[in-house]
Amino acid sequence: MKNDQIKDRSMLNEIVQPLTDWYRQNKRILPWRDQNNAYYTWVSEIMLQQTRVEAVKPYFQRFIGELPDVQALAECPEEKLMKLWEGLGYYNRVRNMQTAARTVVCEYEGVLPASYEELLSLKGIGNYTAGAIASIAYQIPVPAVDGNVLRVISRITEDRQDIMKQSVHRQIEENLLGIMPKETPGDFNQALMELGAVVCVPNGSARCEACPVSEYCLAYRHGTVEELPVKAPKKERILQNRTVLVIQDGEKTAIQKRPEKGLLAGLYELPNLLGHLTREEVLDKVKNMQLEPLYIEKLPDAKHIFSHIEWRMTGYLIRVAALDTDGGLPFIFAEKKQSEKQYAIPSAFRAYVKYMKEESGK
DNA sequence: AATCCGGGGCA
DNA sequence: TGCCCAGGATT
Repeated sequence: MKNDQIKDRSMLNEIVQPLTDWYRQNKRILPWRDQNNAYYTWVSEIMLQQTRVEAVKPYFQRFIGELPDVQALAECPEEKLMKLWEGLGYYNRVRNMQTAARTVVCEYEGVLPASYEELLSLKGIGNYTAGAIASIAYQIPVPAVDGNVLRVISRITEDRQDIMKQSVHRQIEENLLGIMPKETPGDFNQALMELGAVVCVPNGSARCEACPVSEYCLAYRHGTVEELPVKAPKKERILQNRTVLVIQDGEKTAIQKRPEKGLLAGLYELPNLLGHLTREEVLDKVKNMQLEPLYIEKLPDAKHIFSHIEWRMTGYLIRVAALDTDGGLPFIFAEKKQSEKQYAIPSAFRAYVKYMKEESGK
């Protein structure tokens, strides 16, 4: 073991008890902390990936209400599952979780395995989540290193290495593994995360005066808290122009299923095309779809920002002649209310979904 | 090791 | 606007 690694470990060893004590006094009341249930821990940890606590709360309650155990999750129809996740983002999280749930039903009799390695082998459960479930639900002394923990540890040890690097992440995991308390690993892991979420926060607002371990923190001692953690600059977002079509046939509006892979995989959307199209180009496209346009109206522009792409959208409202029922079109024609109930449409389309036709006579 | 995958809240 | 969030899979 390297010299500074030994130093880091002995320093981190000092914080275990005071931090755990602090957590027990100050932890937030959260729905998934009500009872010790490995399934609840699992669902909450998956939802909390790259997602704030406040955003997760209502989704968690609804999810476990509809799908109270692993069995129910394993058997849930795809569309219902996506509706339960609609708006949370990173939709593969829930698909992977269902795949894992089926594995758990088949191979573990519906009970999440109480071992770090077996948890890690499940779809959608990586280093962090395996550590979180193992330590919180089963009191197994393994670390759970998320963005909070990386920030907290880099400050306490005043580590100026790039925390985005795998090597740094691995080193922090090893150091924490060496100091995990055998009795209460779950509380200690949650204490690190809670500290990062509530006290040792990013972007120039760390509340060091409220920190239970500031006396052990090198960055605090040296006044370098706001310089840490060090992160590599991120890539620029790609801009994409799109034209969104609100195609109405009497009472109904066309929606379609997105491809099973890639961005917003398998969700539903309003028909849309790459580029900003003119009225004439849109009419051409609509005719090519075997539809007969009767009326067209320009809709306002809108923008949606994903983590790596930015859509700059323009839109058209188009009324078309009633169709023969079969036709072989790629579209589903749905009323707004029905589509909202049945189909998961990502919020990227929010600005145009509101032009879908409401049910008549109301 | 780098890239993809959402959406929202906040300064 | 940019940053960050209880990350993981894929290439």
